[in-house]
Amino acid sequence: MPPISTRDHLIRTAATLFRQKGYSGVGLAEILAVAGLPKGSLYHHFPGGKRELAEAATLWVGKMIEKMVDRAFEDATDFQEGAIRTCQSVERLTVQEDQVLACPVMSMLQAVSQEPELRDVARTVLADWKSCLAGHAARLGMDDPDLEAEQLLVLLQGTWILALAEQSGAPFERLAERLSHHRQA
Amino acid sequence: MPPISTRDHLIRTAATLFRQKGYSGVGLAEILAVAGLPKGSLYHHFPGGKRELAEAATLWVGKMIEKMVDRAFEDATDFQEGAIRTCQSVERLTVQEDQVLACPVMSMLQAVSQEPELRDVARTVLADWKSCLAGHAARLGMDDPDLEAEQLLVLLQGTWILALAEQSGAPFERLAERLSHHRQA
Amino acid sequence: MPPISTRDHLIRTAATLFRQKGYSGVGLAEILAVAGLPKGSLYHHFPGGKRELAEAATLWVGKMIEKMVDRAFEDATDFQEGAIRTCQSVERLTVQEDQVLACPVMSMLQAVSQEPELRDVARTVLADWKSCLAGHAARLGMDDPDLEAEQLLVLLQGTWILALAEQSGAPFERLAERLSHHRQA
Amino acid sequence: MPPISTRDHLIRTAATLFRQKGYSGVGLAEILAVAGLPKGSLYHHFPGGKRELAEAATLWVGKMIEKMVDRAFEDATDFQEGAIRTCQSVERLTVQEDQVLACPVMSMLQAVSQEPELRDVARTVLADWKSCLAGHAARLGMDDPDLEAEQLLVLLQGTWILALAEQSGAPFERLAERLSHHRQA
DNA sequence: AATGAATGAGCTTTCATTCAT
DNA sequence: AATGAATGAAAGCTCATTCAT
Repeated sequence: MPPISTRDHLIRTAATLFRQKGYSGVGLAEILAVAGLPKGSLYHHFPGGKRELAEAATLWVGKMIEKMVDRAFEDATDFQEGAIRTCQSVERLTVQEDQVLACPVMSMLQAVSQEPELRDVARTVLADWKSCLAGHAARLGMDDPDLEAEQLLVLLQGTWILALAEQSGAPFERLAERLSHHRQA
Repeated sequence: MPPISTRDHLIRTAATLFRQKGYSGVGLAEILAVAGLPKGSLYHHFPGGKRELAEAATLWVGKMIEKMVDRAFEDATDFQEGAIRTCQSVERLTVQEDQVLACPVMSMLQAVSQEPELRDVARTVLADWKSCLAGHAARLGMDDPDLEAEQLLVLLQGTWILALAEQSGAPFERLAERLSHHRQA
Repeated sequence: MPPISTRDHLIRTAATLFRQKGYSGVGLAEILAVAGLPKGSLYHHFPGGKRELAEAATLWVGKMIEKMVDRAFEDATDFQEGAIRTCQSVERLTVQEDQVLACPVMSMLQAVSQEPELRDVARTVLADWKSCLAGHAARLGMDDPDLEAEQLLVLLQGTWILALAEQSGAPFERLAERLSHHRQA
Repeated sequence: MPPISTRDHLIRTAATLFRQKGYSGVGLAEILAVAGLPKGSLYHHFPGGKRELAEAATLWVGKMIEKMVDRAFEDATDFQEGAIRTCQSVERLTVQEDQVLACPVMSMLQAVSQEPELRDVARTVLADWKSCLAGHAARLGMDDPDLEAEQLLVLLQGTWILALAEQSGAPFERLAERLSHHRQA
């Protein structure tokens, strides 16, 4: 495995910081400092500057979560089981040692008024997640896969906000529990 | 009805701008310019500066939405009916002529890393909404009012994010429809 | 006489620096440092930033030179005498202790590709100078005042460039001498 | 005729850009981009960096104009005729399709405070032009060739500035006309 | 209570240059 | 000879806040 490139290093560092503080709340100086890179090294890899970096970071997290959803649904025997596992995975990925990271989509949506292109990235990531979920719903025999996908997406996003406010994974656990009751019923 | 005070004018202007652009995305100069107030006039009404203004603005929108929820549940004969009406009201309040405003709680949560006190306001508003919903759920005979309240809150918040990404009220309408089906079932 | 305002102080400092180093060759930090003003104090007086400051500085020097031309022509009995005195005045004003300052119009013209509005200021100043000279030419009985004005303007500008290259007022003195011979002829 | 070398290509591209935007107004990145050359390829041809490139570009334009002057005087029967033709040639060379290029000497003079060596190039080019003009003046029987040369140089430089401000070749045409009247008189 | 000026830290971005390959 | 990456200083500008009046 090759050592991660400067570009990837920047993307990962930025991704976390944007989720912690929002797009406008993070300065490039901070990103570079956390990444341990010198000030001038950003515009070689991201000529579009902060916006291009944010786009790359958001897409990167988006793909990461999408893979995680695929893994959660891998061995599921029905959609509800996959939904519960997804919920648990999102919690695991989101609740870090001492803080809860926001959904990257949410962070970008707040910055749209300053960088209109960021809305497209947010939309792309949401659409990818939805079609990923819809695929699993279809495969597992749900009547209306798109409806199921959107419903789960909404639940996860809403729960994410509660988790952010409470600074705890508990809302995700409560959602998982509600989904379990639903399944048994 | 007396003309609204300078203080209230500031609060309302700031509330909309923070929901449009996020806490870090709006400068005090912009708020004062939009409000048509002179540069130095903020710190008389809000000695705590930007943070205190944001707190007041968030609480003000929080209360406004809470009253709106009460009105939505006023004549409801069951919780689902109130939920559907709430959903429609949030859509009406959020989808402006040419844009969709974010939930004020979401805007504040993104700024917490810079202004830790803002998390308390976000938590307060969420708690108020939840207990308001739980009150209606209890009054309308639901088994577990708190669970119903959290569930609806999660659905609304998640839908809000989809509406923000799509820049349309359609997600709220789809949620209302899903809630209707649920009710009939 | 009141002490010069911060705004005027900035204008005078900037005017000299722009003539020394050109528009792109001077930084705002340098202007403020030379003026002894703190970094943030510029945008109150010049919300348009560097460009607005350059415009004000250019117009200020333009007016100063125009007054000087009027003084040079005040007691002149014919146009050639006024022209010679103007030439001497421009030299006196341009050749400082240890350097020759450029014509402010020339400094702005080089920056037009970056700040297109600066061309208008340059044109305005040139037009003012020309009509000022034409007025004196008409008053002193020249046949074609506009032609005389443009001819003198061209001679002064061209001489200015030679003086700049030589770092000396000698080209102005040679021009004055040529104008004298012309007069006697 | 061999294809122009990379070095010459750089010189020509830089010459035009410096005349358009001034020395400080052009970045090396822009020069290389316009020339279609890779980022690192400049310091092989010009170890002295931007300054050395500017020197070469200025000298190159200087020589080009000098040859043009020689051509203008080639078949002239008196100095005034050559002067008029020179004036027309400078106009043709300076007024491009959609813009007027500055005299390279003027562009360099504005950068002297940052790169003192550039004054020498400006002086060299001016001296070459002057002795070129003086040679023709002597050959064509003028009494004081140096005086005639400087006078014409001054007129051309001054006219150049007016043309730059007006963004038109008209000042050159008016100069040519004035020179014609002079000749007939 | 009200206000225009002032303030310096911070912002994103561009700069000319150097270096390893 | 050639080149993409790296580099940190400096660019113009905005920031939330303080102050004198």
